[in-house]
Amino acid sequence: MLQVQFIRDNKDRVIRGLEKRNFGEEASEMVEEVLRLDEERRAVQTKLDNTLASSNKLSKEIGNLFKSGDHQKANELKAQTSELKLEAKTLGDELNKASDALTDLLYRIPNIPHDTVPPGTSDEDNEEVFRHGDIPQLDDDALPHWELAKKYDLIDFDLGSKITGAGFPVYKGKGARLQRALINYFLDKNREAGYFEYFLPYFVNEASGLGTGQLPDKEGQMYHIEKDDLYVIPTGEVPMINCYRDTIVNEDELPVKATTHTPCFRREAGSYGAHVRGLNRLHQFEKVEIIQITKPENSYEALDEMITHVKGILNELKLPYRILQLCGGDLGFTSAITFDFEVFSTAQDRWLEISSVSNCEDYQSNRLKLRYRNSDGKMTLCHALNGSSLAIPRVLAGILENYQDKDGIRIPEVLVPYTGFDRIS
RNA sequence: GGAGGAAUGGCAGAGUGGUCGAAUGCGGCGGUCUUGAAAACCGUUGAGGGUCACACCUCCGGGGGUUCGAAUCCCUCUUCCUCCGCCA
Repeated sequence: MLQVQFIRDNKDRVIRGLEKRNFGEEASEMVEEVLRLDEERRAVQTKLDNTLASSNKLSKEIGNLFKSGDHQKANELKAQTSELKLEAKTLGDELNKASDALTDLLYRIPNIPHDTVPPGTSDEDNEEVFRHGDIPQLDDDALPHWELAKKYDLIDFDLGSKITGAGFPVYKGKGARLQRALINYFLDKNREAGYFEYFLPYFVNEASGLGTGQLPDKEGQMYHIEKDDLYVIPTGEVPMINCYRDTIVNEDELPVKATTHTPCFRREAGSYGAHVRGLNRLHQFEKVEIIQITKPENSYEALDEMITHVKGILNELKLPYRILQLCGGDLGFTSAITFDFEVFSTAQDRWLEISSVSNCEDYQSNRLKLRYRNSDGKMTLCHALNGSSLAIPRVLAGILENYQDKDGIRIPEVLVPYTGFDRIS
């Protein structure tokens, strides 16, 4: 969430930011309400503090009186404290009410978009900023990946439906091995680039969901295990960044660079139609994630580094891709700036999102209480960045479709050491 | 699942009703000494709220309670350790 102090100091900027996210009239209403609640909270806090101060002072006197044996005087003072206690109770309730209301509101205010974020209301308004790779000329009878998966018995969607439900595919034989190869290849690339590898829990508690911003905003998108009150992770980012919740990192540990492979579980309520066919949209899919935690002044450099890193992997895989900068309307809740990578799915004749690299600046860190002490000795919120490197199923789909020929599918050269085969036929 | 024990500052570890935001040691930072470093010695060193700055307030795993007053007593939850059972 945004820092109240920041909103106080940058009221207009916050309102403009929310307007870029198409909040309209609500933008200034929300900001005004934050300022009002904050003022209320501080006023009540001051009153409460004064009451407690009086009460503390009295208690100390009473203690001294008992010690000196003046019980009568002590009992007189005791009588006075009950009134203060009552007052403190009332003020305490008031304070909780005000600060809860403030927190609830702050949770509903998304991050402020970076100045370069283009205006817009939907993914149609995202701006292409980079494109690389040739789109292969395929035969007329080229197949979409779900047909290829069936033809070569790589992925069985029906079997997944039988044992679990739609959106839970079963990978088989060379399909399973190709997926495993991609995971290992991505992890190795990340590790070589300095990312520290984690293997993490797939369930997180409520505090973690709040920390990274899935809660309360996207509650309906996560699977929730009610009996144990645990959430099934929608991305490895959630457990990985939450390793750093309530942490003060040493300045010389920054930047933190970390990577992990996890399955991701998403309810995807409301999805339908051709866009969810095959591997395009799943309830369970594998992803390799990278994060960085940096000093504020270095986070945009880190963002560039992450983008360059993902580009490097796609170049090696020789897949045609483009990079989009997300517009205000399509930007994630916690993100200040996001670049989506899309691979061209030749047989479907459409672009598939395979990575999303974001700088959350200090929005997440504020919820997480992720700080470091800067060189002036001042406690400062870190900046947090995350990106996919990469989402497996759509890369897999891209490989199947782009690398198909008349009687099989070639395996990209860099993957052959990982798959142990160079062709599916 | 059953029986016990424990949770305190970056770490270790004292503290069983007031003078405790908390001894002591280590670590960190600053200084003295030294050509420099080490050692030794001196000083300093938790977080949040609040304030122009102070004052002041909150925090000893989380929540609730008793009391004029709680790190300390009670209830509850969580986590960790030991033993038993079960188990990949």
